[in-house]
Amino acid sequence: MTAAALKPRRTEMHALLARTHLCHGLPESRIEELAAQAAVKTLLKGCVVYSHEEEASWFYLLAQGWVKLFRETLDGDEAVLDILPAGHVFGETALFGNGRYGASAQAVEDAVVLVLPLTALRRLIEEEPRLALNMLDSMAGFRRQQEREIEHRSLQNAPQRIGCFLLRLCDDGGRQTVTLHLPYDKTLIAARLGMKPETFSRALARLREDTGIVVQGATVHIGDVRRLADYTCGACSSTYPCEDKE
Amino acid sequence: MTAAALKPRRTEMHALLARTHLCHGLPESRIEELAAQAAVKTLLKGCVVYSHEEEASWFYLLAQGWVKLFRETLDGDEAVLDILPAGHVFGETALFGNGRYGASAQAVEDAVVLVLPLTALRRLIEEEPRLALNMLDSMAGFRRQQEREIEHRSLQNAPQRIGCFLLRLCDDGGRQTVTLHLPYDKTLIAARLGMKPETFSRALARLREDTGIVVQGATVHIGDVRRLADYTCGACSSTYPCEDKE
DNA sequence: CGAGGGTTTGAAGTGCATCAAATAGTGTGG
DNA sequence: CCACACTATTTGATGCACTTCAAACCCTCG
Repeated sequence: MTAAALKPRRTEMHALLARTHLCHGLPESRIEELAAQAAVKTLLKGCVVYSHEEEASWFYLLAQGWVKLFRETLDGDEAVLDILPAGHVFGETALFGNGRYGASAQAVEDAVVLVLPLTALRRLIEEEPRLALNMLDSMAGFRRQQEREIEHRSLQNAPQRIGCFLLRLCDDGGRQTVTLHLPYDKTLIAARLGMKPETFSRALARLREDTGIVVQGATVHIGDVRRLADYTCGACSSTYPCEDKE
Repeated sequence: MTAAALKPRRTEMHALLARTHLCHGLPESRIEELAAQAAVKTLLKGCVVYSHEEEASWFYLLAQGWVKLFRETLDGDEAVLDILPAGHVFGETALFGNGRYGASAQAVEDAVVLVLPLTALRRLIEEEPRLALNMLDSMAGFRRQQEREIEHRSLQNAPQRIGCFLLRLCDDGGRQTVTLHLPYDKTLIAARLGMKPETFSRALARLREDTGIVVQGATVHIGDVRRLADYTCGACSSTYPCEDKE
């Protein structure tokens, strides 16, 4: 499934690492040290990076593409926990607890990742207090995001969940009007929001009627962001613009 | 709402702190240091410890009783994130991110807490690497638990969620037969599981029929743990006995 | 052009919520 | 120890939201 590793280019990897929250404020030499142990891997669409409960040895930095985090039940259902954009570090949580991955990770389209040994991370945490703080900070961020996630799945209905998803996509200025592209399949968005594709389709139609947004394939034009926010955020504890996501 | 602070007894507080995961492996002197800054507070049932988005100055160790973590929407709905038993530390996550609490906390019955300054925790984290590691460890545990929570709310139906809740209550030996007491109100359990009291009642009745458990008020007798697990855990990614909760 | 996946639409079913009312349980004051 | 007030829990009837199953449509790509 996994394509051959490309010849790593040290400076590129260094640059990627330096941009992560994890490495923020770390001495160059430390980042260099990590980069030296990194391998670049190209993942084809559908490729499973690791599986839930698998013994963990590596963690990853997503350089390109999208990766889905999910869990599968015995019955064969699947719960999508999150879909990560480029720049995200994942799998690092396995360093704690029982040393196994807490979910499965799969490329939802062709992707490029940096593969890094967890042992290197462990050493760095112990030697570089700054890194431990960074990690605490990002873990806290994850925790907040998950709290939001639980709230959303409990209290928002399908059209609101979609609206919320759209609003998070236009998180830039305070513009009245935004045109954006859905980042991936509608089917995948549906899964990300915990609903079936059919429900997504109908809920989006509903949202169109109720908030005046215009949908053309993967292009969404929001004429009145405020109106969408009013419709959406009533069932949520935070109002638009919501706190920045991790 | 809050009852008067009791005269703090240093040794008791020390003992409570020492038992937490947070302080595990910490030098006695450090624990002593924390204990010196702690205050004991009695909370009456219903008392709000802190509110979501409130500027955070304190974190807490629950010595007695139960505390509910929740978020409220503009519409007045509430999502219960968790209900903490005695021994738990809470509010400490506010040390990271924007310095505000990520949820509201409320005593669901009369409770006793240790109140501790977040500044003390911050200093300790910076000076005592072991504490940073403990915190990372417990944060990672929370993250896992929340992942499970998201999965449960997405994939389990009402009777299964209740079954899962019961199974987590009898997590001791591998006994065939268990009799247990519900730790708090059925209404509260319902909220904790993301359902209405009426639904809880009906779902419990359903569970009784389907798995042969016997319910007498707050007493639940599980004749065949295996049978309950079979019924419940099909819609979950982990089978009984599930991983220990944080 | 045709195959195949993504998306939409329709019809019917299921599960949980809601509203309303009955019942059980608990603590209080007499 | 009883009656009352109040809350927790159960039960019934009904509605809405999401799912399921099925089929049509649409779009892209070989």
